[in-house]
Amino acid sequence: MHSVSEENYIKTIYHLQDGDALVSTNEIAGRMNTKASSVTDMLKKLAEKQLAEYVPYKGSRLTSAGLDCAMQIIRKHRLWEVFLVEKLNFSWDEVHEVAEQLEHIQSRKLIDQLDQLLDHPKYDPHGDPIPDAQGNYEQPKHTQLSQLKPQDSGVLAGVLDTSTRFLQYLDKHQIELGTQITIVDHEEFDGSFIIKTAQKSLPISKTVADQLYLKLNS
Amino acid sequence: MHSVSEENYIKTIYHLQDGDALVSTNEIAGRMNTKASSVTDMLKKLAEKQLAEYVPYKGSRLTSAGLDCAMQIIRKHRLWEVFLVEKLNFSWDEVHEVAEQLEHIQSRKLIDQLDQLLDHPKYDPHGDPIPDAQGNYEQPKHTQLSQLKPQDSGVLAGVLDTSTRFLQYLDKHQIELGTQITIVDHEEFDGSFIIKTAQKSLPISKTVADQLYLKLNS
DNA sequence: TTAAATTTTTAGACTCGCCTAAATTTTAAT
DNA sequence: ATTAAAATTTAGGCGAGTCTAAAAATTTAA
Ligand SMILES: [Mn+2]
Ligand SMILES: [Mn+2]
Ligand SMILES: [Mn+2]
Ligand SMILES: [Mn+2]
Repeated sequence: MHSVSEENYIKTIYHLQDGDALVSTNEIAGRMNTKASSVTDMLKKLAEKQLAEYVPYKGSRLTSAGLDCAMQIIRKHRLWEVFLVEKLNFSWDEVHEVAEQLEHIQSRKLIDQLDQLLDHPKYDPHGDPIPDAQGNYEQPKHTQLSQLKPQDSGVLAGVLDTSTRFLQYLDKHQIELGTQITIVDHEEFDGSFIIKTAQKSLPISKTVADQLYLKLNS
Repeated sequence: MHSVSEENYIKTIYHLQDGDALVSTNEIAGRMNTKASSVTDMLKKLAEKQLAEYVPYKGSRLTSAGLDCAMQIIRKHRLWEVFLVEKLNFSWDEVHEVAEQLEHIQSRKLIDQLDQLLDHPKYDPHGDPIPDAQGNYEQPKHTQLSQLKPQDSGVLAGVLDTSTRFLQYLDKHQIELGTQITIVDHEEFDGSFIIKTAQKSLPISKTVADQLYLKLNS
Protein backbone atom coordinates (compact mmCIF):
# COMPACT_ATOMS: atom_id res chain seq x y z
CA MET A 1 0.00 0.00 0.00
CA HIS A 2 2.12 2.88 1.26
CA SER A 3 5.85 2.77 1.86
CA VAL A 4 7.34 2.96 5.34
CA SER A 5 8.65 6.38 4.48
CA GLU A 6 5.27 7.65 3.34
CA GLU A 7 3.71 6.31 6.53
CA ASN A 8 6.26 8.08 8.69
CA TYR A 9 5.60 11.38 6.94
CA ILE A 10 1.85 10.95 7.27
CA LYS A 11 2.16 10.27 10.96
CA THR A 12 4.41 13.27 11.46
CA ILE A 13 2.07 15.61 9.63
CA TYR A 14 -0.79 14.30 11.73
CA HIS A 15 1.06 15.01 14.95
CA LEU A 16 2.06 18.50 13.87
CA GLN A 17 -1.33 19.38 12.51
CA ASP A 18 -3.47 21.62 14.68
CA GLY A 19 -7.00 22.22 13.45
CA ASP A 20 -6.99 22.99 9.75
CA ALA A 21 -3.83 25.08 9.76
CA LEU A 22 -1.13 24.10 7.28
CA VAL A 23 1.98 22.37 8.60
CA SER A 24 5.20 23.98 7.42
CA THR A 25 7.89 22.12 5.55
CA ASN A 26 10.50 23.05 8.13
CA GLU A 27 8.44 21.73 11.00
CA ILE A 28 8.22 18.36 9.32
CA ALA A 29 11.91 18.34 8.50
CA GLY A 30 12.78 19.26 12.08
CA ARG A 31 10.63 16.53 13.56
CA MET A 32 11.87 13.86 11.17
CA ASN A 33 15.57 14.73 11.13
CA THR A 34 15.57 15.20 7.39
CA LYS A 35 16.18 18.16 5.14
CA ALA A 36 13.49 20.52 3.94
CA SER A 37 14.18 19.57 0.34
CA SER A 38 13.43 15.93 1.11
CA VAL A 39 10.18 16.98 2.71
CA THR A 40 9.19 18.97 -0.36
CA ASP A 41 9.75 15.89 -2.51
CA MET A 42 7.58 13.74 -0.29
CA LEU A 43 4.83 16.35 0.02
CA LYS A 44 4.52 16.35 -3.74
CA LYS A 45 4.19 12.61 -3.73
CA LEU A 46 1.62 12.59 -0.92
CA ALA A 47 -0.36 15.26 -2.76
CA GLU A 48 -0.12 13.17 -5.93
CA LYS A 49 -1.53 10.22 -4.00
CA GLN A 50 -4.31 12.38 -2.55
CA LEU A 51 -3.08 11.78 0.97
CA ALA A 52 -2.20 15.42 1.67
CA GLU A 53 -2.94 18.85 0.31
CA TYR A 54 0.19 20.75 -0.57
CA VAL A 55 0.35 24.49 -1.13
CA PRO A 56 3.85 25.44 -2.29
CA TYR A 57 5.60 27.83 0.08
CA LYS A 58 2.63 27.61 2.45
CA GLY A 59 2.59 24.11 3.84
CA SER A 60 0.52 20.93 3.86
CA ARG A 61 -2.29 19.19 5.63
CA LEU A 62 -3.69 15.67 5.45
CA THR A 63 -6.71 14.92 3.32
CA SER A 64 -9.38 12.71 4.84
CA ALA A 65 -7.72 9.71 3.20
CA GLY A 66 -4.44 10.77 4.76
CA LEU A 67 -6.13 11.18 8.10
CA ASP A 68 -7.60 7.68 7.90
CA CYS A 69 -4.17 6.35 7.12
CA ALA A 70 -2.63 8.26 10.03
CA MET A 71 -5.19 6.87 12.45
CA GLN A 72 -4.46 3.30 11.41
CA ILE A 73 -0.74 3.78 11.90
CA ILE A 74 -1.27 5.41 15.27
CA ARG A 75 -3.65 2.64 16.29
CA LYS A 76 -1.02 0.07 15.43
CA HIS A 77 1.77 2.02 17.14
CA ARG A 78 -0.15 2.35 20.38
CA LEU A 79 -1.48 -1.20 20.43
CA TRP A 80 2.04 -2.54 19.95
CA GLU A 81 3.21 -0.30 22.80
CA VAL A 82 0.59 -1.80 25.07
CA PHE A 83 1.61 -5.28 23.95
CA LEU A 84 5.26 -4.62 24.70
CA VAL A 85 4.49 -3.34 28.19
CA GLU A 86 1.71 -5.76 29.12
CA LYS A 87 3.02 -8.95 27.58
CA LEU A 88 6.73 -8.53 27.06
CA ASN A 89 7.82 -6.68 30.19
CA PHE A 90 9.04 -3.57 28.44
CA SER A 91 9.03 -0.36 30.45
CA TRP A 92 7.23 2.69 29.08
CA ASP A 93 10.50 4.32 28.08
CA GLU A 94 11.63 1.35 25.97
CA VAL A 95 8.64 0.85 23.73
CA HIS A 96 8.83 3.72 21.31
CA GLU A 97 11.70 2.62 19.10
CA VAL A 98 10.31 -0.88 18.58
CA ALA A 99 6.75 0.35 18.04
CA GLU A 100 8.16 2.68 15.42
CA GLN A 101 9.08 -0.44 13.44
CA LEU A 102 6.08 -2.60 14.30
CA GLU A 103 3.57 0.08 13.27
CA HIS A 104 4.46 -0.61 9.63
CA ILE A 105 3.60 -4.30 9.60
CA GLN A 106 0.73 -4.86 7.17
CA SER A 107 -1.95 -7.28 8.33
CA ARG A 108 -5.48 -6.45 9.26
CA LYS A 109 -5.98 -9.70 11.11
CA LEU A 110 -2.80 -9.20 13.09
CA ILE A 111 -3.89 -5.90 14.52
CA ASP A 112 -7.49 -6.97 15.17
CA GLN A 113 -6.31 -10.02 17.06
CA LEU A 114 -3.70 -8.05 18.94
CA ASP A 115 -6.43 -5.65 20.03
CA GLN A 116 -8.42 -8.62 21.28
CA LEU A 117 -5.47 -10.26 23.05
CA LEU A 118 -4.92 -6.99 24.92
CA ASP A 119 -8.61 -6.67 25.76
CA HIS A 120 -9.27 -3.63 23.60
CA PRO A 121 -7.18 -1.16 25.57
CA LYS A 122 -8.30 2.47 25.47
CA TYR A 123 -4.94 4.05 26.24
CA ASP A 124 -1.30 3.35 25.49
CA PRO A 125 1.46 3.26 28.14
CA HIS A 126 1.85 7.03 27.88
CA GLY A 127 -1.84 7.75 28.37
CA ASP A 128 -2.50 8.44 24.68
CA PRO A 129 -5.86 7.21 23.37
CA ILE A 130 -5.95 4.25 20.99
CA PRO A 131 -8.21 4.70 17.94
CA ASP A 132 -10.64 1.86 17.25
CA ALA A 133 -10.67 -0.11 14.00
CA GLN A 134 -12.66 2.69 12.36
CA GLY A 135 -10.08 5.25 13.42
CA ASN A 136 -12.29 6.89 16.02
CA TYR A 137 -11.17 7.82 19.51
CA GLU A 138 -12.05 10.37 22.12
CA GLN A 139 -9.35 12.71 23.27
CA PRO A 140 -9.64 12.59 27.05
CA LYS A 141 -9.82 16.11 28.44
CA HIS A 142 -7.09 16.01 31.01
CA THR A 143 -5.61 19.04 32.70
CA GLN A 144 -2.03 20.12 32.34
CA LEU A 145 -0.46 20.08 35.79
CA SER A 146 0.99 23.53 35.16
CA GLN A 147 -2.57 24.91 35.02
CA LEU A 148 -3.39 23.80 38.56
CA LYS A 149 -3.45 25.65 41.88
CA PRO A 150 -2.29 24.51 45.31
CA GLN A 151 -4.70 21.97 46.89
CA ASP A 152 -5.76 20.69 43.45
CA SER A 153 -5.16 16.98 42.97
CA GLY A 154 -5.62 14.18 40.50
CA VAL A 155 -4.04 11.08 39.06
CA LEU A 156 -1.41 11.16 36.35
CA ALA A 157 -3.25 10.21 33.15
CA GLY A 158 -0.84 11.19 30.40
CA VAL A 159 2.57 12.58 29.52
CA LEU A 160 3.27 14.88 26.60
CA ASP A 161 6.98 14.16 26.29
CA THR A 162 7.55 10.44 25.77
CA SER A 163 11.32 10.57 25.46
CA THR A 164 13.37 8.01 27.33
CA ARG A 165 15.07 10.81 29.25
CA PHE A 166 11.86 12.28 30.59
CA LEU A 167 10.19 8.95 31.36
CA GLN A 168 13.23 7.77 33.27
CA TYR A 169 13.18 11.02 35.24
CA LEU A 170 9.61 10.19 36.26
CA ASP A 171 10.58 6.60 37.09
CA LYS A 172 13.38 7.88 39.30
CA HIS A 173 10.83 9.84 41.30
CA GLN A 174 8.35 6.97 41.39
CA ILE A 175 5.83 8.75 39.25
CA GLU A 176 3.84 6.67 36.78
CA LEU A 177 0.42 6.65 35.12
CA GLY A 178 -2.16 6.34 37.89
CA THR A 179 0.00 8.01 40.54
CA GLN A 180 -2.07 10.27 42.79
CA ILE A 181 -0.62 13.78 42.77
CA THR A 182 -1.48 16.82 44.87
CA ILE A 183 -0.24 20.35 44.22
CA VAL A 184 1.45 21.67 47.35
CA ASP A 185 2.88 24.95 46.17
CA HIS A 186 3.41 27.04 43.07
CA GLU A 187 6.25 29.52 42.66
CA GLU A 188 5.12 32.45 40.55
CA PHE A 189 8.58 33.69 39.59
CA ASP A 190 9.75 30.57 37.70
CA GLY A 191 6.50 28.67 37.33
CA SER A 192 7.84 25.71 39.31
CA PHE A 193 5.67 23.54 41.57
CA ILE A 194 5.99 21.42 44.63
CA ILE A 195 3.89 18.31 44.30
CA LYS A 196 3.13 15.46 46.67
CA THR A 197 2.56 11.78 45.93
CA ALA A 198 1.89 8.90 48.32
CA GLN A 199 5.65 8.38 48.44
CA LYS A 200 7.05 11.87 48.75
CA SER A 201 7.09 15.59 48.08
CA LEU A 202 8.92 16.75 44.99
CA PRO A 203 9.78 20.11 43.45
CA ILE A 204 9.32 20.14 39.67
CA SER A 205 10.17 22.77 37.09
CA LYS A 206 7.59 24.43 34.87
CA THR A 207 9.08 22.43 31.99
CA VAL A 208 8.16 19.19 33.74
CA ALA A 209 4.78 20.49 34.90
CA ASP A 210 3.90 21.26 31.28
CA GLN A 211 4.43 17.62 30.34
CA LEU A 212 2.12 16.10 32.93
CA TYR A 213 -1.62 15.67 32.40
CA LEU A 214 -3.88 14.84 35.31
CA LYS A 215 -7.36 13.47 35.63
CA LEU A 216 -8.73 15.71 38.38
CA ASN A 217 -10.23 14.13 41.47
CA SER A 218 -14.07 14.17 41.39
CA MET B 1 22.54 -3.65 10.62
CA HIS B 2 21.48 -5.41 7.41
CA SER B 3 18.73 -4.29 5.08
CA VAL B 4 15.49 -6.21 4.72
CA SER B 5 16.57 -7.19 1.24
CA GLU B 6 19.92 -8.50 2.41
CA GLU B 7 18.20 -10.50 5.11
CA ASN B 8 15.80 -12.06 2.64
CA TYR B 9 18.65 -13.12 0.38
CA ILE B 10 20.59 -14.57 3.30
CA LYS B 11 17.59 -16.58 4.41
CA THR B 12 16.98 -17.86 0.90
CA ILE B 13 20.58 -18.95 0.44
CA TYR B 14 20.40 -20.73 3.77
CA HIS B 15 17.33 -22.66 2.75
CA LEU B 16 18.75 -23.64 -0.63
CA GLN B 17 22.12 -24.58 0.77
CA ASP B 18 22.80 -28.27 1.15
CA GLY B 19 26.05 -29.19 2.83
CA ASP B 20 28.89 -27.09 1.47
CA ALA B 21 27.71 -27.10 -2.14
CA LEU B 22 27.38 -23.75 -3.86
CA VAL B 23 23.89 -22.38 -4.47
CA SER B 24 23.30 -21.25 -8.04
CA THR B 25 22.23 -17.78 -9.00
CA ASN B 26 19.18 -19.07 -10.82
CA GLU B 27 17.98 -21.10 -7.84
CA ILE B 28 18.02 -17.97 -5.71
CA ALA B 29 16.28 -15.92 -8.39
CA GLY B 30 13.63 -18.59 -8.80
CA ARG B 31 12.91 -18.83 -5.10
CA MET B 32 12.78 -15.07 -4.64
CA ASN B 33 10.82 -14.10 -7.73
CA THR B 34 13.53 -11.79 -8.94
CA LYS B 35 15.86 -11.79 -11.93
CA ALA B 36 19.25 -13.47 -12.02
CA SER B 37 20.93 -10.13 -12.65
CA SER B 38 19.52 -8.75 -9.42
CA VAL B 39 20.83 -11.79 -7.59
CA THR B 40 24.31 -11.29 -9.01
CA ASP B 41 24.30 -7.70 -7.74
CA MET B 42 23.28 -8.79 -4.26
CA LEU B 43 25.76 -11.67 -4.13
CA LYS B 44 28.54 -9.20 -4.77
CA LYS B 45 27.33 -7.07 -1.94
CA LEU B 46 26.98 -10.01 0.46
CA ALA B 47 30.48 -11.15 -0.47
CA GLU B 48 31.73 -7.62 0.10
CA LYS B 49 30.17 -7.70 3.56
CA GLN B 50 31.68 -11.13 4.25
CA LEU B 51 28.28 -12.70 4.63
CA ALA B 52 28.63 -15.03 1.64
CA GLU B 53 31.32 -16.47 -0.55
CA TYR B 54 30.70 -15.77 -4.19
CA VAL B 55 32.40 -17.59 -7.06
CA PRO B 56 31.37 -15.99 -10.36
CA TYR B 57 29.54 -18.38 -12.67
CA LYS B 58 29.69 -21.07 -9.98
CA GLY B 59 27.43 -19.89 -7.18
CA SER B 60 27.51 -18.81 -3.55
CA ARG B 61 27.40 -20.10 -0.01
CA LEU B 62 27.04 -18.38 3.36
CA THR B 63 30.09 -17.66 5.46
CA SER B 64 29.87 -18.41 9.15
CA ALA B 65 28.84 -14.79 9.75
CA GLY B 66 26.13 -15.22 7.13
CA LEU B 67 25.03 -18.43 8.77
CA ASP B 68 24.75 -16.74 12.16
CA CYS B 69 22.66 -14.04 10.57
CA ALA B 70 20.43 -16.60 8.87
CA MET B 71 19.82 -18.43 12.12
CA GLN B 72 18.74 -15.26 13.87
CA ILE B 73 16.27 -14.42 11.11
CA ILE B 74 14.89 -17.94 11.11
CA ARG B 75 14.62 -17.88 14.89
CA LYS B 76 12.60 -14.69 14.67
CA HIS B 77 10.45 -15.98 11.81
CA ARG B 78 9.53 -19.17 13.62
CA LEU B 79 8.95 -17.56 17.01
CA TRP B 80 6.61 -15.05 15.42
CA GLU B 81 4.79 -17.91 13.71
CA VAL B 82 4.25 -19.60 17.05
CA PHE B 83 3.06 -16.32 18.51
CA LEU B 84 0.55 -15.81 15.72
CA VAL B 85 -0.88 -19.31 16.15
CA GLU B 86 -0.74 -19.57 19.94
CA LYS B 87 -1.72 -16.05 20.91
CA LEU B 88 -3.49 -14.50 17.96
CA ASN B 89 -5.60 -17.38 16.64
CA PHE B 90 -3.93 -17.57 13.26
CA SER B 91 -4.09 -20.91 11.49
CA TRP B 92 -0.87 -22.52 10.28
CA ASP B 93 -1.56 -21.54 6.69
CA GLU B 94 -1.95 -17.83 7.51
CA VAL B 95 1.24 -17.14 9.40
CA HIS B 96 3.89 -17.13 6.74
CA GLU B 97 3.21 -13.81 5.05
CA VAL B 98 3.07 -11.89 8.30
CA ALA B 99 6.12 -13.64 9.78
CA GLU B 100 7.95 -12.68 6.60
CA GLN B 101 7.53 -9.07 7.69
CA LEU B 102 7.96 -9.52 11.43
CA GLU B 103 11.25 -11.42 11.06
CA HIS B 104 12.94 -8.13 10.12
CA ILE B 105 12.05 -6.20 13.26
CA GLN B 106 15.26 -5.30 15.06
CA SER B 107 15.18 -5.66 18.83
CA ARG B 108 17.06 -8.17 20.87
CA LYS B 109 14.84 -7.66 23.88
CA LEU B 110 11.70 -8.11 21.80
CA ILE B 111 12.68 -11.54 20.60
CA ASP B 112 14.03 -12.74 23.94
CA GLN B 113 10.83 -11.72 25.67
CA LEU B 114 8.70 -13.22 22.94
CA ASP B 115 10.56 -16.49 23.40
CA GLN B 116 9.80 -16.32 27.10
CA LEU B 117 6.13 -15.42 26.60
CA LEU B 118 5.75 -18.48 24.39
CA ASP B 119 7.59 -20.70 26.88
CA HIS B 120 10.64 -21.31 24.71
CA PRO B 121 8.96 -23.35 22.03
CA LYS B 122 11.13 -25.92 20.25
CA TYR B 123 9.11 -26.12 17.04
CA ASP B 124 7.11 -23.75 14.88
CA PRO B 125 3.56 -24.46 13.63
CA HIS B 126 4.95 -26.43 10.68
CA GLY B 127 7.18 -28.63 12.81
CA ASP B 128 10.37 -26.76 11.98
CA PRO B 129 12.86 -26.42 14.84
CA ILE B 130 13.42 -22.99 16.42
CA PRO B 131 17.09 -22.04 16.94
CA ASP B 132 17.97 -20.79 20.41
CA ALA B 133 19.46 -17.35 21.05
CA GLN B 134 22.89 -18.69 20.11
CA GLY B 135 21.57 -20.00 16.81
CA ASN B 136 21.76 -23.67 17.78
CA TYR B 137 19.05 -26.18 17.15
CA GLU B 138 18.76 -29.88 16.58
CA GLN B 139 17.21 -31.04 13.35
CA PRO B 140 14.75 -33.69 14.48
CA LYS B 141 15.27 -36.88 12.47
CA HIS B 142 11.79 -37.52 11.27
CA THR B 143 10.88 -39.94 8.52
CA GLN B 144 9.35 -38.94 5.23
CA LEU B 145 5.98 -40.68 4.94
CA SER B 146 6.86 -41.77 1.42
CA GLN B 147 9.69 -43.90 2.86
CA LEU B 148 7.35 -46.00 4.97
CA LYS B 149 5.82 -49.44 4.47
CA PRO B 150 2.30 -50.68 5.22
CA GLN B 151 1.74 -51.19 8.96
CA ASP B 152 4.22 -48.43 9.83
CA SER B 153 2.76 -45.62 11.89
CA GLY B 154 3.66 -42.38 13.63
CA VAL B 155 2.48 -38.88 14.38
CA LEU B 156 2.75 -36.04 11.92
CA ALA B 157 5.71 -33.98 13.13
CA GLY B 158 6.49 -31.72 10.21
CA VAL B 159 5.54 -30.62 6.72
CA LEU B 160 7.99 -29.72 3.97
CA ASP B 161 5.65 -27.59 1.88
CA THR B 162 4.22 -24.76 3.95
CA SER B 163 2.17 -23.17 1.21
CA THR B 164 -1.37 -22.10 1.99
CA ARG B 165 -2.65 -24.44 -0.67
CA PHE B 166 -1.04 -27.53 0.81
CA LEU B 167 -1.82 -26.71 4.42
CA GLN B 168 -5.45 -26.12 3.59
CA TYR B 169 -5.52 -29.48 1.81
CA LEU B 170 -4.36 -31.08 5.05
CA ASP B 171 -6.90 -29.11 7.06
CA LYS B 172 -9.64 -30.32 4.77
CA HIS B 173 -8.71 -33.89 5.59
CA GLN B 174 -8.34 -33.17 9.30
CA ILE B 175 -4.62 -33.76 9.31
CA GLU B 176 -2.51 -31.57 11.56
CA LEU B 177 0.71 -31.73 13.54
CA GLY B 178 0.29 -34.46 16.13
CA THR B 179 -2.21 -36.46 14.08
CA GLN B 180 -1.61 -40.20 14.43
CA ILE B 181 -1.13 -41.75 10.98
CA THR B 182 -0.87 -45.40 9.92
CA ILE B 183 0.17 -46.58 6.48
CA VAL B 184 -2.50 -48.89 5.11
CA ASP B 185 -1.31 -49.50 1.60
CA HIS B 186 1.29 -48.43 -0.92
CA GLU B 187 0.79 -48.51 -4.68
CA GLU B 188 4.06 -49.28 -6.39
CA PHE B 189 3.09 -48.01 -9.83
CA ASP B 190 2.45 -44.37 -8.89
CA GLY B 191 3.97 -44.21 -5.44
CA SER B 192 0.65 -43.28 -3.84
CA PHE B 193 -0.43 -44.36 -0.36
CA ILE B 194 -3.52 -45.07 1.57
CA ILE B 195 -3.21 -43.78 5.11
CA LYS B 196 -5.45 -43.99 8.13
CA THR B 197 -6.04 -41.47 10.91
CA ALA B 198 -8.37 -41.68 13.90
CA GLN B 199 -10.97 -39.96 11.71
CA LYS B 200 -10.70 -41.76 8.42
CA SER B 201 -8.83 -43.51 5.66
CA LEU B 202 -7.40 -41.39 2.89
CA PRO B 203 -5.56 -41.99 -0.37
CA ILE B 204 -2.68 -39.58 -0.91
CA SER B 205 -0.42 -39.05 -3.88
CA LYS B 206 3.34 -39.52 -3.77
CA THR B 207 3.63 -35.74 -4.03
CA VAL B 208 1.73 -35.35 -0.78
CA ALA B 209 3.53 -38.26 0.89
CA ASP B 210 6.85 -36.57 0.16
CA GLN B 211 5.77 -33.48 2.10
CA LEU B 212 4.83 -35.28 5.32
CA TYR B 213 7.32 -36.12 8.06
CA LEU B 214 6.39 -38.53 10.81
CA LYS B 215 7.80 -39.27 14.21
CA LEU B 216 7.62 -43.04 14.22
CA ASN B 217 5.79 -44.83 17.00
CA SER B 218 7.96 -46.46 19.71
C1' DT C 1 35.05 -31.86 -30.30
C1' DT C 2 32.32 -28.62 -32.00
C1' DA C 3 27.91 -26.38 -31.93
C1' DA C 4 23.76 -25.27 -29.57
C1' DA C 5 21.40 -24.35 -25.38
C1' DT C 6 21.57 -22.70 -20.86
C1' DT C 7 23.31 -20.03 -17.18
C1' DT C 8 25.39 -16.07 -15.53
C1' DT C 9 27.29 -11.57 -15.74
C1' DT C 10 27.64 -6.89 -17.52
C1' DA C 11 25.84 -2.57 -19.20
C1' DG C 12 22.64 0.73 -18.86
C1' DA C 13 18.42 2.48 -17.06
C1' DC C 14 14.72 3.25 -13.74
C1' DT C 15 12.32 4.42 -9.05
C1' DC C 16 12.65 5.69 -4.33
C1' DG C 17 14.31 8.34 -0.77
C1' DC C 18 17.70 11.14 0.50
C1' DC C 19 21.35 14.96 0.14
C1' DT C 20 23.88 19.72 -1.08
C1' DA C 21 23.98 23.94 -3.31
C1' DA C 22 21.73 27.43 -5.68
C1' DA C 23 17.57 29.93 -6.90
C1' DT C 24 13.23 31.64 -5.51
C1' DT C 25 9.59 33.18 -2.55
C1' DT C 26 7.91 34.84 1.72
C1' DT C 27 8.44 37.33 6.00
C1' DA C 28 10.51 40.57 9.06
C1' DA C 29 13.13 44.65 9.88
C1' DT C 30 14.76 48.98 8.82
C1' DA D 1 9.05 50.79 0.44
C1' DT D 2 13.40 48.63 0.47
C1' DT D 3 16.30 45.50 2.15
C1' DA D 4 17.84 41.74 4.90
C1' DA D 5 16.73 37.32 6.78
C1' DA D 6 14.38 33.10 6.77
C1' DA D 7 11.80 29.53 4.61
C1' DT D 8 11.03 26.85 0.70
C1' DT D 9 11.70 24.95 -3.73
C1' DT D 10 14.50 23.55 -7.71
C1' DA D 11 18.40 21.40 -9.84
C1' DG D 12 21.47 17.94 -9.87
C1' DG D 13 23.44 13.94 -7.82
C1' DC D 14 23.99 9.54 -4.98
C1' DG D 15 23.10 4.69 -3.16
C1' DA D 16 20.01 0.80 -2.82
C1' DG D 17 17.50 -2.38 -5.25
C1' DT D 18 15.43 -3.72 -9.24
C1' DC D 19 14.78 -4.49 -14.36
C1' DT D 20 15.80 -5.48 -19.66
C1' DA D 21 18.85 -6.47 -23.23
C1' DA D 22 23.23 -7.83 -24.69
C1' DA D 23 27.62 -10.17 -23.89
C1' DA D 24 30.24 -13.84 -21.95
C1' DA D 25 30.97 -18.23 -19.74
C1' DT D 26 29.49 -22.80 -18.85
C1' DT D 27 27.08 -26.93 -19.76
C1' DT D 28 24.86 -30.18 -22.84
C1' DA D 29 24.12 -32.44 -27.01
C1' DA D 30 25.21 -33.68 -31.52
MN1 LIG E 1 7.72 4.35 12.01
MN1 LIG F 1 2.89 6.11 23.14
MN1 LIG G 1 11.19 -11.51 5.01
MN1 LIG H 1 7.21 -22.17 9.55
